[in-house]
Amino acid sequence: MLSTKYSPTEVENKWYQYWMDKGFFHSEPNPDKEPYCIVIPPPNVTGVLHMGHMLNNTIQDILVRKARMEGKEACWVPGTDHASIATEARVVGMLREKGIKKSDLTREEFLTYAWEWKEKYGGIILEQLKKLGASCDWQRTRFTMEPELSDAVTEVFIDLYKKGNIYRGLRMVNWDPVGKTALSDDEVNHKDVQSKLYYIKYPIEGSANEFVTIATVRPETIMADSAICINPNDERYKHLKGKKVLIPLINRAIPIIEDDYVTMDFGTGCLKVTPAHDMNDYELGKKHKLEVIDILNEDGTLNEKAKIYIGEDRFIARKKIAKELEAKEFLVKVEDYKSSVGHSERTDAVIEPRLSLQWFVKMKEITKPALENVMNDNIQLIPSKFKNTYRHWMENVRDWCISRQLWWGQRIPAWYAPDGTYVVAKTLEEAHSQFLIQNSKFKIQDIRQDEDVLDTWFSSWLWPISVFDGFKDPNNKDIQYYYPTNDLVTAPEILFFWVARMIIAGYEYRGEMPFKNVYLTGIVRDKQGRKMSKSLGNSPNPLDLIETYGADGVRTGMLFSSPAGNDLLFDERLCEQGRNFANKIWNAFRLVKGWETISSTQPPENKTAIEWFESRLNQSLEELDDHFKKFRMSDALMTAYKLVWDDFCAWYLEIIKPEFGKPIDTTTHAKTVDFFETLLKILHPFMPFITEELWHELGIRKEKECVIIAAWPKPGAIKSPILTEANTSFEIITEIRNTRNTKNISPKDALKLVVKGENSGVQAFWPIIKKLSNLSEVSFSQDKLANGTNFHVQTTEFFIPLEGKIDAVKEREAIQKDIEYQQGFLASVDKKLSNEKFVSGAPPAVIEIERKKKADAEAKIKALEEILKKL
RNA sequence: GGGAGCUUAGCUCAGCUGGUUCAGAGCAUCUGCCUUACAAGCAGAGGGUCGGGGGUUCGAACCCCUCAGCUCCCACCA
Repeated sequence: MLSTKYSPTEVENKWYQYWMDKGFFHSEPNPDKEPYCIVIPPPNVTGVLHMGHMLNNTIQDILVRKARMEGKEACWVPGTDHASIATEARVVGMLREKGIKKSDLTREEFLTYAWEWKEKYGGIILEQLKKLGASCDWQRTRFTMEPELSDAVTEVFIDLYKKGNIYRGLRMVNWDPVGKTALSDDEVNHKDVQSKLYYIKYPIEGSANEFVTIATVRPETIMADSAICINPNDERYKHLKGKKVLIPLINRAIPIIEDDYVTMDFGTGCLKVTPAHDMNDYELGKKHKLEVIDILNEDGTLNEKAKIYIGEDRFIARKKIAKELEAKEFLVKVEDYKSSVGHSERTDAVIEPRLSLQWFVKMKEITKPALENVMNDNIQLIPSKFKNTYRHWMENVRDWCISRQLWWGQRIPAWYAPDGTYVVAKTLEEAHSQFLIQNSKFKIQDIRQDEDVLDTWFSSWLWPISVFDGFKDPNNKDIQYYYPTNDLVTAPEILFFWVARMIIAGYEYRGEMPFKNVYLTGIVRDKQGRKMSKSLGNSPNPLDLIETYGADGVRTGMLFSSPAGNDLLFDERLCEQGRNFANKIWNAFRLVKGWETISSTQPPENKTAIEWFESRLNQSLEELDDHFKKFRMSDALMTAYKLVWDDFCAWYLEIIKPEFGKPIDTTTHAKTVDFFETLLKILHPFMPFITEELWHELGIRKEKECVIIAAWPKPGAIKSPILTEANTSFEIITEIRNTRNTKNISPKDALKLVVKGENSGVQAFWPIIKKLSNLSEVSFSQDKLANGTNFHVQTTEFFIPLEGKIDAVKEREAIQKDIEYQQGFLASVDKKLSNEKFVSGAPPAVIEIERKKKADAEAKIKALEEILKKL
C-alpha cells in the first residue's frame, strides 16, 4: 500500500542520477533541431547557494526543460566565475587564520594557495544546483579563469588596446582601502550616512585675528589642502582676494582662489580644496594648477605627508583632529549632516578617491550597437521597464576602470621597460620583440609585466562567447550553432556590470547580440521586505528547504509569487504550498493506480467528463503557452496548478470515480491515464522529480522513455459549448452543496431537484450533477413550489423540496433580503437606462446588455415574490 | 539633485485598446466534515469607496491634474 504522503528525497536522487547517466542534459549541435541555449550567470567560486540562485536557476531550468520537451536542442551551459576581489579576500582570510600574511608571500605562492582553495571549494555551488534539479549540461562546465577563457581575456584586451579602446591613465579612481584595489564606478554603492559637518577656522596669513571659516565632513584631510576657494561674485569675501591662509595645526600657507564652482549659499561659501582626496577638488586643482598632496596610504592610514597623526587610520585621525581643533579653538561648530558616501560593493569599505595610474576601457563608441538593439527590442528586456534604466546608463556611460591591484585574476598583458615605457602583448617574448621594433635596447629579463589583474567583469562580459571557445576558433561548430543564445535569466542588480557589457562584447566580437531575451528576476526578500543577507541571518538555507519540502516543492513555492521583475517576499509557507501540491498529485496518482478495470459500457457521465476535460485541457495549454511566451512563469504555474487541482482532481476524478471497490470501465480508465500523462508533461518543467517518478509508475516504459524528453503537448480544439455547459453545471452543484451546508442537510441524504422550465442548458451534464450532488431525482416543472428552497443559476430557477425540513421564518427573511438586493440592482440599471445621454451615447451592444440585466432582475424578483407568497 | 516605477481583499499579486469573463486569483481566515486518493485533505462561505481629492466622459481601477506614501536606479556639491 502506497503512503498517503509523498516522500521526495529518494525519488529526487534516483532520477537526477538517471538523467545524468542517460545523458539527457548533454547537448551537441544538431542541424536537424532548433537550438535553445541558456548560459548560466556564473556564480562566484567562493559562493554557496542562496535564495537568489534558487529563484534564478529554477526559472532557467523551467525554460530549458520546456524547450527540451518541445524538441529543441536544449543546452544550458553551467560554470563559475573567479570573482577576483571576493575570492582573494576569502583566501587572504583563510591564510590569516593559518597565521600567514599575504604580504609575506610571493605572487606565485599566493596563487598556489588560491588555486588550492578553488579546487576544494569551487565546485560546491554547482553540486548544490544539482539538488535543485538543474538540468545543466555538466560536460560543458566552464570557469572564467581556466586557460582558454583567460586567453580570450588577454586577446580581447590586446585587441581593444590596438583599436585604441583601452588606455592607461592617471585618474581619480575609487579606492578600496580594505581590498587595497581600485574599483569601477559600478562597484561603488552610495549610501546615505549620518555624518558631521565641521566648521573650521583658517587664520589669514599676516593678520592676527582674521579667519575664514570652511565647512567640511573630512577634517582629517585639511593637511592635504592646496587652496581655499571662494566664488568670485561673493561680496562677503571680496577683501580676501589674493591673500593666503594657514592650515590649522600644521600652519602651512595656501592661497585663496576664486571659482564659480563654489556654491555661495552652501556651508560658509568657502571651500577647502583637496585635490588628492576629492574628485571635484582634483578637477578644480587641475584648472588652477594646484599642488596634489596625497596624505593617505593605500590602506587608508595617514602617511608622512600628513605631518601629524602619521600611521593613524583616517577615521581615527578624523576624531583626534576634530578634538585637537576644538582644543585649539579652530572649531567653530559641528552640525549633523546627511551625506552620500561611497562603499565598496565587495568589502563594504568606505571608498577613498585616489589618484593613480589605471587601465580604462573607452566606452563611448563600443556601446552604440548595444544601446540601439535594446531600444528597438531586438534584445528584449523583461519586464520592459528596465529599458529606461538601461538607456540612461548607456547614454551616460563612463570609461571603465578595469585594472585591479590584486593577484587573483587575469594579469594585465602590459609589459614595462626599465625606462617606464610599455607595450601590450600576449607573452614576454612578443613584448620583447615589440620593444626591439621600437629600438629599445634592454634585455628581456629587465621587462616586467604589469602587476595588476583585470576586473572580473572583464572576463565575464565574454561569457556567452567564451564558453563556446568563440575566441579561440570563431567558426567552431558550437558557437555557430548556439550563438546567439536565447534567454538570459539574471538579477537586475547586475544589469550594467554584466548584462550590458555582454551585449557590448557580443556586438564587438560577433557582430551579434549574445541573447535574445533578458529575464530579470526580482530580489528575494524576507517577509518584512528586507533583502536576504548573511549579516541579517534572515535567509533560510536552500538545502534545508529542499530537505524539508522537496526540490519540487521549493521550486513551485518560489514561483508561486514571483512575476518577472517583482521582488519575491519569501515565506516558507510558499514551499509548504508547493509540497502540498506535490502531495496532491501523488494522491491523484494513488487513486488512478488503485483502480481495477472492466470492459463494460462506459457510463454517460464519464463520456461527458472526458469530452469536457479534453477541452479544458486544451484551453489551459493555450493559456500556458501564452504565459510562457510572455515569460509569465508564475501565471504559467498557476494555470497548471488549477488545471490539476481544480479541474482534474476536484471535478474530473470525482465524476469518473467508481463506487468504492467497484472497477472502472476500460475506456474511461485508458483516457484518464492519458490525461494524467499529459498533466505530468505540463508539470515537468516546474516539478521535474515527481513527474518523472509518476511517469514511470503510470505505465510500462521503454529504455530512455522519460518525461524529461517527452513531447510537450500541443493544444487541440476547444469546444466552448461544453465548457460553458460544464461551468453552469458546476454552479448548480455548488448551489446544491451550499443549500446542504446552510440547511444542515447531510451529503448522504439524497435530494430532489426541480428545474423550472425545460431548457436548463446543461442536458449532457444531468448525470454528472446527479452524481456529484447526490440527487435522487430531477424533474422539470412550471409549477410553483412550496416547502422548499430555491436558487438561480444564470436565468434558470431551481427548487429543492424540503418537506418541512426548513425554518419558514428564516427562509422568509432570506428571501426578503434577496428581493431587496435585486430591487436595488434593478434601480441602478433603470437609472442608467433612463439616462438620455447613456442611451444615445453608448454603443448598442452595451445598451442591450443593460436591457438584459433589467429583464433578468425583474424575472428573479417575480419568482422570489411568488415563493414568498407560497411560504 | 535627476530619472523610473508602485499604491486593487489580511498577505502576494492579475486586471490588454475606458463598457458582463470588472471588481479577480492564489494563500490566509471563518463554518461544517477524519465521506475508503489525499486532514499536506474535502465541501461551503465571508472579505475591497481599486492610496486621498479633483477633472474628462453617457460611463473610470484603467485617461488627465493634484496631494500623500513607498520602492528602485543614476548622480562628485564641500
